[in-house]
Amino acid sequence: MQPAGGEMGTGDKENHSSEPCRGILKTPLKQAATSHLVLTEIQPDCQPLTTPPKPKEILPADPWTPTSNLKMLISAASPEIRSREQRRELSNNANMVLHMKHCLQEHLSGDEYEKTQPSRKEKSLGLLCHKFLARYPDYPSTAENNYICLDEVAEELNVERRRIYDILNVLESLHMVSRLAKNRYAWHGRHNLSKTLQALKKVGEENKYTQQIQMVKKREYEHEFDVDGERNEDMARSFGLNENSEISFVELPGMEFRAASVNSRKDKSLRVMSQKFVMLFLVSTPQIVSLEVAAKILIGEDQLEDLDKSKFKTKIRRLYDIANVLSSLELIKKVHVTEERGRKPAFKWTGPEVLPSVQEPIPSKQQCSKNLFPSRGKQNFTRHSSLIKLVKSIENDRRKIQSAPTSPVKISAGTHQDFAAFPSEMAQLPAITEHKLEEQSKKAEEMKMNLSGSALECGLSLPKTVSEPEPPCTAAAAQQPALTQPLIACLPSHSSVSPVILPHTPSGVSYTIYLHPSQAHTVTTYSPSFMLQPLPGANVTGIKSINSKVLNKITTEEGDNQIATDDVTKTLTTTERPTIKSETASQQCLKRSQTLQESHLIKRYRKDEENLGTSLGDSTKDERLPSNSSQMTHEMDSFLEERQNKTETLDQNMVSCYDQGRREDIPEDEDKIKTKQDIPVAFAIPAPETFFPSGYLIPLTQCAHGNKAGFLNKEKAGTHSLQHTTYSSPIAGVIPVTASELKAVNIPAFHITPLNIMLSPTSIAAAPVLSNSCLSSSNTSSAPSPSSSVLNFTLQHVGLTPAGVQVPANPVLQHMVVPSQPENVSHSSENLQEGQPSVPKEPQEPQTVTENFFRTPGGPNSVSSPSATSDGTDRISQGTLYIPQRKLEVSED
DNA sequence: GACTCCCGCCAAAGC
DNA sequence: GCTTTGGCGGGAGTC
Repeated sequence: MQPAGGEMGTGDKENHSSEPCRGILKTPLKQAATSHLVLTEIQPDCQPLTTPPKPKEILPADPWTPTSNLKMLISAASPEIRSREQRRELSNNANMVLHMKHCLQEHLSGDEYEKTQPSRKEKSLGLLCHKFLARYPDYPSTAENNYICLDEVAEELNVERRRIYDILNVLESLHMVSRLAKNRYAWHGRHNLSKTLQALKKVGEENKYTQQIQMVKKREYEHEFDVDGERNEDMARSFGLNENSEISFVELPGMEFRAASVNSRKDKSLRVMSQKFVMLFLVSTPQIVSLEVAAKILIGEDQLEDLDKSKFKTKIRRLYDIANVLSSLELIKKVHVTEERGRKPAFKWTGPEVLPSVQEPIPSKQQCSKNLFPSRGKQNFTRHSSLIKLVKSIENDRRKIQSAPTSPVKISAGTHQDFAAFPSEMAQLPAITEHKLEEQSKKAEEMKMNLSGSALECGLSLPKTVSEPEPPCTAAAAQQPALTQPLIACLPSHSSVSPVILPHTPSGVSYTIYLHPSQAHTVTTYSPSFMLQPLPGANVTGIKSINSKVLNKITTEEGDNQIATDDVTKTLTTTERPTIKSETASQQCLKRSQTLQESHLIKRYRKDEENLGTSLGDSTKDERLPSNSSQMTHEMDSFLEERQNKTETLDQNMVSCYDQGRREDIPEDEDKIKTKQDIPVAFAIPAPETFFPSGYLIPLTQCAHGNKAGFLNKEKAGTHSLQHTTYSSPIAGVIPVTASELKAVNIPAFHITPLNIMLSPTSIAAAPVLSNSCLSSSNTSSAPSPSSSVLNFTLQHVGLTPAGVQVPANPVLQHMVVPSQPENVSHSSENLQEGQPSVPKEPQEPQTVTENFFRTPGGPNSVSSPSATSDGTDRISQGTLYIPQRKLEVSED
């Protein structure tokens, strides 16, 4: 047991393998010898030892007193009471245990004592974590003293400090605790958990974890993944694992790590591993991750040369450690996945469903970057050079912000030592931008007043954004990107192209109208494989890096999954690189085109403005949209007529496309699962010479949390005054349109299925004629706006929406289309599921889960989103991967 | 024999 | 130079 070299260790370290009291700490030993006695005095109810119960019988959460029922009732009535009770009981219990143990040591010896020791299982990290968690309330009040003294905890729980570190590291990864100082942590409970999970999910999506999982599984399935083979290296390289190694610890505002030590070894730290592990769950569907896959992915992210068995085993060990803690938190549950190759340990996510949030923005990439380049402390770790540029850019913007009149004084490093709740400079950014927004808001109000009689009549309203917090596309916004997806529009003050943020469907999937003028020029023939890039709003990786060429490849090379994937991943992983570098010719072309459009837009806007006799701020100017609704309506009408035939062809092509990509081994139930799920499609109608900010719709995430998109915007802001980057989103759906279709009209984004073309309520805002209605979204009005009526009429007229389906002009207020045929309307996974009783609910254990990690959707009769879950679009977006279908039997232990 | 994961060595970082 | 932190892997316990 004792390692050969561990005879003495570091002298003062654990050397108790032969001692009876091996659990007693070394460092606090001097206290340990007396502390329990002292505590015993404090706890008079700690009875002298008569019949010492086994420690295993004293579970903190279990009532063991005659009044336990009463206590339970009381605690059920009040979580606070429960927490206090738990802590008190635990404390008493721990003290009792200490005391008993001490007595045992005195009275027993050798084997006798060993027999009284808890079994290995009873000393598990999971159980220890349970005890630990029982000490603290899930939702501590700030008034409470929520400090954790490491020594005390270790002592009271009768474990080595080392084990406490394991727990704390995992809890830290979830921001349930934060380190304050040496030996001192702060307990935050689950207050930050949802935010953290959202952030993790976002980062996981950004880093294409889903794809990595698919790739690993695919390789596994093909028996091509041998632990130490060259293929692994190739594989890892092929999907950019190395690039993704730059994923660092995901922080929350105000929760940044204070100690440099935290950053020093973080690349392999349990924290980061834990976060990555959680990410895997959050991006997976089903949310079951096998240890093997997780380990391989995590190894892949470290160093390719580490892909050996020992590393693998070590990783597995660590994953067990993490999993034990996560299990104690009831975030995951151990299961076994049985497939052809045998029964494999896996874990199933049992934590809260993590949906894209509409709450405050949570920085992701910036937070990571910040962590990579802490403002203080040693930076004795190296990172990819591309990140250096990226972070420099961030720092530049940060400086700009801080030098702004409204910028807060930079917090000194010392202040960062304070309690985690103290706002960091990052955390203050919302306040900065909020201030700016207030000004914009006033202007917007003013403008709205002025426009109320005309613009609204024309179906125009101002983007909702104006009155909302932080448009992340500003420089400040880029500093404070949101992982969440607030219902705000991105209003880059520098851009006349309003990147309208669409409200999200409950599934959290937002869509981008993907307008790529360069593509419009170059893609003159319809390519079915080019048509669909489902756009999970959360997934913003590669926004700035992927180009049309890659997009094309992604979708056209379905026949060659590997190649396509390689390209995708390689490209996607370049998102860490500076934007400018990753700009493609097509993007530059787009920029020019866009600038031209914007120029037109501004001119046109100013003309309108003059007519209206209003004076608007720059920022709001740019948000304006043409008010010539009649012209637009006409144009739209004609366009839609023209488009109708096209759409029919499109549907057929889509079916064909998916059928092409489909392979054998698809389970019978697949169609059940997949049917009636609409494929979210961002529908792009290039309008090269229009005055409209055509379809540059940025999914909220891209804009709001300002990941790559935010950076890109920010970066481009310096050189390009009028633009944004949505067009370059790799996940934006693209339906190429020929030049003949280049109308001065925008078409809203659609959800398109082979059988139905669904008009996403969220995408209605994509239509410029409607997008301004966002502005008034705060003023709830259920009456359909004129634009809505026009659109509904038009769409129904051309058969794009079923009769009776009302498309709200204000997507924020009217999330849902009111369908007369609910099954045809794709809003969210939940709704889909509701409308699909045939979709099997998660079966009881043991369960058989179709491992539909990714499959080319659709079958002979079904071409639809493969997912009934919120991340279903993810899988579509990763549609270049094809995993042969397998049946997995998932059994929970 | 495989799986699980405790245990503690020992090095890095902090003080 | 001591202490704290935590990566790491041996190997014990369990299935």
